[in-house]
Amino acid sequence: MTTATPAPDPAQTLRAFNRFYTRCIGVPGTGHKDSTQSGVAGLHFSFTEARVLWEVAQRPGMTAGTLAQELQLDPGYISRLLSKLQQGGLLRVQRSAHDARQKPLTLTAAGRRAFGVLDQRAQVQAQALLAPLPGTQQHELLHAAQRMQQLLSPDHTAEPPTLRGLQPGDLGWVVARHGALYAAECGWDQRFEALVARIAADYVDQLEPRRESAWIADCNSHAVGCIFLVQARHGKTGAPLPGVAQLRMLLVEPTARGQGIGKLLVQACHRWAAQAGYRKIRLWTYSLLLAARGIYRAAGYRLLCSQAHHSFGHDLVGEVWELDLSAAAVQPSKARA
Amino acid sequence: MTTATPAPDPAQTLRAFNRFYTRCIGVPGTGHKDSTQSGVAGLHFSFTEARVLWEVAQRPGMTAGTLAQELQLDPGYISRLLSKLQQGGLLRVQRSAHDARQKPLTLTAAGRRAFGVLDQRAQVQAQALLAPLPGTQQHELLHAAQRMQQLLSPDHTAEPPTLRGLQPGDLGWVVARHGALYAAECGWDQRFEALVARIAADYVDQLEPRRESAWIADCNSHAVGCIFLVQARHGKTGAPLPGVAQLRMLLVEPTARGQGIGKLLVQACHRWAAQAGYRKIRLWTYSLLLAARGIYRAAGYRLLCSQAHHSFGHDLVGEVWELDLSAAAVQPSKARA
DNA sequence: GAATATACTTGCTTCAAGCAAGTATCGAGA
DNA sequence: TCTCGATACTTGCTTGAAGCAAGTATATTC
Repeated sequence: MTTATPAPDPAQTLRAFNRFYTRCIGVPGTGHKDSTQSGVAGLHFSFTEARVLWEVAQRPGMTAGTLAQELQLDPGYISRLLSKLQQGGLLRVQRSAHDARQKPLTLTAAGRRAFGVLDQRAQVQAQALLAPLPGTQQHELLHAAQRMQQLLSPDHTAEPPTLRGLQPGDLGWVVARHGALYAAECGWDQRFEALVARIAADYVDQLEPRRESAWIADCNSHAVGCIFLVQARHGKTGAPLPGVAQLRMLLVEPTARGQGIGKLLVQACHRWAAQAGYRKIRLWTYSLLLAARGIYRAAGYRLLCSQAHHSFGHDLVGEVWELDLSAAAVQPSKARA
Repeated sequence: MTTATPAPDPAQTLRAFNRFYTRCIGVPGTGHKDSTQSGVAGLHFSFTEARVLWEVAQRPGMTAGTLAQELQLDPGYISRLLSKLQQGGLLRVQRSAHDARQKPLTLTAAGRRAFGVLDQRAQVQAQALLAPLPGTQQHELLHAAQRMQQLLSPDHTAEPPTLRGLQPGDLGWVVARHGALYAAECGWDQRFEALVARIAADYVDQLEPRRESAWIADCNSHAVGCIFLVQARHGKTGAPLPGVAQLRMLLVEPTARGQGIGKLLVQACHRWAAQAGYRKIRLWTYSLLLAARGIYRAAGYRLLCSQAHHSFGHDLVGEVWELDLSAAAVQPSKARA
């Protein structure tokens, strides 16, 4: 039942891409008898020789053993390959000072030149792939490639998020992600997205830059979270409540959760709010948003009051939380207790 | 001088991705002595044999020649390979009826089974790549892959865009793209993005589904454009103007321009507006948006009036255009004249 | 100081894959 | 119809990439 939809198998999709892409970049073993003849000195390299040159160029001082391991080739074969390159005058083989068994490898000037030619050729090939695309699409392509690389890197969670101010498109991003996520996670309808859009519009139109600000959390120049800090206003009259700030639109992408990004955003707000002279921070949330609640509670907020609502097609319980900034400053580690 | 900027060379970035990705998927010739032994009957295939099986499985009835061409291999080698597979009972070699030189190839049942095993293995490998990622990131990965594939396909402009209604996140997308594009193209500031957010919010909150609607243009399930059709209202009072509709927030992504998507969106509006009983359609635009102007003029709109403004940090000339729907229906090809 | 492990080398072998010279068949012209 | 060139595949020979295994020199350990 769950997988009976006509949606294509993800693995199939990926394999289709793999086939397509290997064709695109002309991976050897997928056609292309690349005799890789270097115009320089009539030398010609096999694909593996070129890889060896590449590796040594990247990490001079490499030893034969690591090379074999890196390229997953037989040490004997590597040995022969290296002596051939050495005889060709491309490679310098020294004797390691502290272990005479090892022989660190470096390229000679001729080797670097040969590598340069190969590198140049690869460069041209990559450019040929990009060239037919207009600039914006080139960027899209690179962006997609980098995203794939990032996702497939085993340590892609380790990259530290950074905070920045609003840039063009961010306001809409905030609206879009609120709309999409709360629709997916809570089933809230379009009216919620519209509400966020209105809050975002109000933020800009009523902005008092010295008392109000917003932050986007970026991971690899990709937005993954946001928070807004505005002056709290009276519910009916809209009159500012002096000394009281309001947190709004805290959001962290599901893919980026569990990295403390929410906490980071809230803390940035607190620091800024304290500097801007606020005494208290208030916020409005819903009882079912447990993750947000955890962040607020850990940051020292206390529940002021709650109220049942019917909004966005659901019965909800709205909550007002408040933080006393002076108290929080005195006891920053209270949450741990 | 020209490349002295610290910005990374696009081709370099792409090459880094290529190296990374070929490692990921374990392309042969990049390591991996895949002896590819099939558990079935102890047979083991070389990589090329597997490719041959794959090709024949994909296109039964293929001949040796096309195979050699497809895989870029020597016909002689292919010939030997095929007879080996035939002797292994995996391949059936017939004689073409109309040309006795050609020998169409098909897999035997055993061949299909062997192919199935190989296929299964590739499938498992692709799944292994996806498995460590949580669901949302899997989608991101596939999305990025498909985008790359689409961009690199030589005919990627040919895919027809489709229109659909609003889904969660679309409202924000409309805001974000307006904000980002007009900032980039015209230098308009945040207030424009806020204005769009407010219009979007108003659209939802005042929505009369029988008289108002919105469309998103999709290309490969990727939004590339939008348009909103609402009831026209009196500037000051906000009272509806009976029989008059208003086009709002027409946008086409720069990467998708020149494919008639704007025209498609406007036409969809016109059809829908006619059915909804509108007599006229009005819209508000700026004189410097030449592309939009072209679309409107071609669709039969006429400039009603224009007015100088200072908005979003720039001096602008706002324009009101109007289309008489009944006239347009009679003379749909008027724009050509 | 002997035994074992490491880092590389060398001899032998396999097999993927190309080249070139066949053989069978087809199509076009005398 | 027969011939000649082209096409589709086959076969013989060769190259070269790359593995296995045995060997040598150096390091490390007991």
